[in-house]
Order: sequence, then C-alpha cells, then structure tokens
Amino acid sequence: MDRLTLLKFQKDIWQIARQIPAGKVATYGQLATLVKPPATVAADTYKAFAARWVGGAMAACPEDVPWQRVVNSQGKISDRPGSQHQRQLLENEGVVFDAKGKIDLNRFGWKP
DNA sequence: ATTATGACTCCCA
DNA sequence: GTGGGAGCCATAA
Repeated sequence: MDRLTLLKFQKDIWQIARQIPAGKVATYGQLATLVKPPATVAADTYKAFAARWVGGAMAACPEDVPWQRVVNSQGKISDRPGSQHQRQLLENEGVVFDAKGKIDLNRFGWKP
C-alpha cells in the first residue's frame, strides 16, 4: 500500500463520511464496506484492517468532515483524548447515549 | 532495519 | 451481553 493509494483511500472515506446526516452515526467497518478497496489489497486483508485505516483517515480528516459521527462497531465512541467533546457534539445533534455510553445503532445508524 | 502502537473487528470464553 | 486475545497493515521513533 503506497502513499498515493492510501491518500486516495482516505479521500474516499472522507467523501462517504461527509454524507452522514446530522443525528446519525456510521461505524468504521461500515465506511470500509462503502468505499472501494484499493486493488493492491487482498480482500481478506482489507476486511481485517480497513477499519484501522478508516481510523487513520479520521485522525487526519479535514475540517468539513463530521468525524464525530463515526463510531466503532459496538456503537460506542472510541476511547481517546477528546472523546468527551465528541459525545457532546453528537448529543447536540440529537443522538442519544444509553447508561453505558452506547448508541442504539438501530435508531441512529446511518443507512446509505 | 527493528520495535511498538493504534479513533478496529471478529471470534470464543 | 461483556471481556480478552488474535489478526497482520501502516506509521512514528
């Protein structure tokens, strides 16, 4: 996976992420299935690691990407510095967290 | 060149 | 439903 391919991959991720409406969330794995896997990556490899690459893309995303609407497969916000802010942003958009800090993906999950 | 680490997911206890 | 380990890529040190 060369630098250029990775860059294009990130760009695809961001494009998808920008389509998530306010008040809805998508998972890393979901974004991974929506974008076109790079031809240089084997299918099983992609399946196993795409989510991490999505995470990397989120870490480097531009200002106009709603990164806060991307959560992990359990519907929880990934534990990291700033996650508190992320939760607040989502609550402002109407997303509801349960007592365990989890989002009901059946209600708030984004369906493209 | 080698090592450690990660905004994850799957599978099995 | 929760918790811990494996998976095996890319990046930073």
